[in-house]
Amino acid sequence: MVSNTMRLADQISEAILEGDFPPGTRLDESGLAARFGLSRTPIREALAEVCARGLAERRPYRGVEVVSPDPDVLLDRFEALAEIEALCASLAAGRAQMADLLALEDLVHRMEDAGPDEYRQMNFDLHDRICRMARNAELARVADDLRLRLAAVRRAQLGHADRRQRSMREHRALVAAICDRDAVRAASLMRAHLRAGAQEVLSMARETAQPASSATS
Amino acid sequence: MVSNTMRLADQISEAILEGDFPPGTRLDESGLAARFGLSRTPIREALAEVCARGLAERRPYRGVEVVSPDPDVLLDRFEALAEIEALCASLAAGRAQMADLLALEDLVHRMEDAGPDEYRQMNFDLHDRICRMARNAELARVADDLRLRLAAVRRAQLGHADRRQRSMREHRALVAAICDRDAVRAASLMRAHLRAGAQEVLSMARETAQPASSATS
DNA sequence: TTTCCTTGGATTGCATACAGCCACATTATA
DNA sequence: TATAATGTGGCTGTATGCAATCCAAGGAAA
Repeated sequence: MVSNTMRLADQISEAILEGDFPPGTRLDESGLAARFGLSRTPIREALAEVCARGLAERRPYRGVEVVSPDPDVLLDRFEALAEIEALCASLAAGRAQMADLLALEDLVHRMEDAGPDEYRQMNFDLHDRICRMARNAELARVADDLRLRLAAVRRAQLGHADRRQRSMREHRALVAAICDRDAVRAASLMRAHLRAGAQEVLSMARETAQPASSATS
Repeated sequence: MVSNTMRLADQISEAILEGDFPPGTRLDESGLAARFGLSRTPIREALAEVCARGLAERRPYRGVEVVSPDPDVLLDRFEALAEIEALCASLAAGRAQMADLLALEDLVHRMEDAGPDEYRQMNFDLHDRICRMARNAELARVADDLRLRLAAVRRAQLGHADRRQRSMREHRALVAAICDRDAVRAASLMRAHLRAGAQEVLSMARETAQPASSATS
């Protein structure tokens, strides 16, 4: 049911997100073909999919290049995700079924004592679950798309115990608002939660980037 | 700057939207290759792009098929677009610059006496402009993506003088709200405007589809 | 008559070969 | 020495051939 091209695209995407191909890297077809033991043709198709996902860009006759995160684009992307997830939270508060709410509360509870990797997965699951509770497959898809496009910079965020403490408080408040069917509070909390996370990521990215730049562009 | 594959994908996409390839049509590579005077390879890449745009789907070893509009998916899609454009309108009310507002008012004014084709283009331009006035490239991109995915069913909507009258009233009120910097009113009006349009499209689609269906699924 | 298997045709998926374009290096000139 | 012209290597874009897979038609068995 899932094509070979998609599997290949997943592997290449994962390699990009894992930092195996840093931003700006040229993904030459021959090299990847050798690496995967295939010919250029399936690699080419997988690269097209990777480009469609926004993780790389193809310049005609110049190959595909892993995208460099432009701060302006990242800012817009974080804001867009925050607003859309806030919208989903708002809708979820009105539409979620009882079983969903119980599962959500259970998940937040289990997140308390989870290892870093587990926590990361559970955090993703929490947000995805809320988006799906809005009962709108398109909004969930859009949110998922934005999350993928932000995944590369978000990977650097992990760890940070104090951030996690704060994040958990926000999660609890957010889930409580949804369970109370309070749409506007849920939206507001979700927006604030994601804005805080974005702030964190961007400030980290800023200090790990060039410390002193006087670029004119 | 724009690749050959993209141009091909545009042509095929346009053919789909124009009704040249009705939903369910199998787009076989050899046929299209002959039609465009090319080999299968570039056609294949263009079809991958068309699939990425959501206009068709590829089933492994079974070719690509023009997607049939599932009513549930369409409903979600219209709602998602309405909510996201409402969000854009809300942001636009707060962020638009003076020149934007003047251009918007001018556009609405010029729409009064425009031919059907012009009106269609101007309507698209109006919504796109408002989304870009939100000063968030990602939200504009997402809205544009949803509009493309809805384009096929929306094409059938054109004409309908009464709908246009009503639509114009809504446009004027919406633009006025944005110019007044009234974010909540702008969002509310945009949401209502798109919901009305969606209602129109879906009811039309429903009556042109099978009139009496007793499908169990 | 119905069901299952087989088999043929057609189409997709992949490999390989060739053509076109770009980037870098070398060389010639001011 | 700096700059412009040019040639070369390597990569991408396209064409074509072959293998793998699916679908439908036809025949055999119950």
